[in-house]
Amino acid sequence: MAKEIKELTPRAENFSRWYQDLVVKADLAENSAVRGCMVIKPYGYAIWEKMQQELDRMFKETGHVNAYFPLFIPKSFLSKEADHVEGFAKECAVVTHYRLKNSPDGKGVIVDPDAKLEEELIVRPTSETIIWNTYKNWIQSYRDLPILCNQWANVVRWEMRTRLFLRTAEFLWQEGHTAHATREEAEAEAHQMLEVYAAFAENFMAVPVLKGVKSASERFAGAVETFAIEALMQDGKALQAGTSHFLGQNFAKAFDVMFTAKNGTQDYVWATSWGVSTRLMGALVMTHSDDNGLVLPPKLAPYQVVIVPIYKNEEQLSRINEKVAGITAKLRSSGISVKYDHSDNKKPGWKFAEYELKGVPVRLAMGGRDLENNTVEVARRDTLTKETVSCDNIEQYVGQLLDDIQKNIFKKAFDYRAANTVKVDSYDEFKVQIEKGGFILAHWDGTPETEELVKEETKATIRCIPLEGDQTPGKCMVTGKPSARRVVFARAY
RNA sequence: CGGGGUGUAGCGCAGUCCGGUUAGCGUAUCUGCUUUGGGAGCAGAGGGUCCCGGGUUCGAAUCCCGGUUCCCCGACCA
Repeated sequence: MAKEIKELTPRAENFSRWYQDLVVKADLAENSAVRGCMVIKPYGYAIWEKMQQELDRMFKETGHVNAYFPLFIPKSFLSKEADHVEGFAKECAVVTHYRLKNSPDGKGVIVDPDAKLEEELIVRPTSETIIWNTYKNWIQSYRDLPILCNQWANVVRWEMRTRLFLRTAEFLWQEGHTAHATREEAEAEAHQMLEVYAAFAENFMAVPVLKGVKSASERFAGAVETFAIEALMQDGKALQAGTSHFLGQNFAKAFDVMFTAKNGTQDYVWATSWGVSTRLMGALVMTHSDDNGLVLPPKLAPYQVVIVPIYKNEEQLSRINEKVAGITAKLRSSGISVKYDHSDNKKPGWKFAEYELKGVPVRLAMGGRDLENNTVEVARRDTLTKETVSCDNIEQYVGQLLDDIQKNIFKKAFDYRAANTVKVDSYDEFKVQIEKGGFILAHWDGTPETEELVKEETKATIRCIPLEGDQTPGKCMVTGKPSARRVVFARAY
């Protein structure tokens, strides 16, 4: 466990407690068939719930609705889109039987050979196929379009090597699946959702991201174009934090989904899909954590403020309780979430350290001195500084402080990324630079061969072709052939 | 599936080379007293299939044979 923690937060040494408050590897069986599943513990899940809540609101503001589709997908569905099956076939869990029976030798149970399924079921690795099989029945005319559905679900991908949060065998995510009458509308949808993801990452997670297009080799299986947001972690490696795909008419053709247009002609439906997963939790941890533990952005913290009483006896505690009740009420009425930890089985110092490990943005400490002076000690997690302020207007002070912390940790991450993004013009220079980590902006001739060569020799991949920024053409750093613009290279998770 | 490492208390580990008390340390847990403005101190207690199976030996965590787990690197990976 210690090793995994170090991987997630490379600068930290002693994180097992706080990390285990978020997630642990599932302890399922001696046999290795289930390796790579995770248990998200209550505190970790509370962070995920905050993320879900904000994302869901953003989806609804952009006109989407939630639905739910089956976990099991008939094997034949998966093979209907050629690229799609090729992309996922190697990591699918397959259900072959539907019943157990008592073992003849009296020990435990065995799979009943008589209960073999006529057609095997795949546990969804993603839901394009089962959803488009459903959409076929929902769409006849242009009046049925667009369909703008999202689903919150779990998916299974049987990865050869897993990593908590970043690549687990089973993970939680949302997947949006939309159907449109025109190419333009579908493309606009894919772009819009990329913007939603970028806004969520930057405004809520305080994680700066690059928006871009994926190269052909990194494209989603079955997509015409894949857009992604890419973030830079503290160890210099890149993390793909969310994707939005323009699927063209590929799935409509595979599942024969046609609609009648206004002018009476028949055409295939245009599609998009887009998703983010519990991988975002990994991004959050790896972007902001420091040697004292997790640092949470105030907008996603399960509680934004923790209050710790410091007392010598019961009488003093009850006076502090009374004072804190007033502060808590004021904070809550300003929309600030508060936890008052007056448990008497932990000492104040222990609590201070504990809530720093948990990343709570602001801590208030109230003791005898403060009772005398009508003050409270305010400590901020991002800078680890503290000061004593008056209890009057505490809600305004803390509200402002939470905003400052949100901005400050974004700025810190943004500055880190800026300091670790370089332009490189020669392949030799590239090979030196890639060892230092970070984003490298370099010219590329646009061919998969060059991309593959660079990956082979340096383990760096093209993270994206940015949608924004410098658009100046140049010459490929490897082949010298013309390049339309610089692309982003990095080593990635 | 190839290369390397590993398995001992809830967690983290030492001991293994060179066999020999009742298998130990840190932490966590429990009890008592004292403490409480940065992870408290002292005293005591509980907790073990030393990965599994076989072998050698008076005696095995330790040596031998076989199996196996997990981790790392590679292959794989919207």
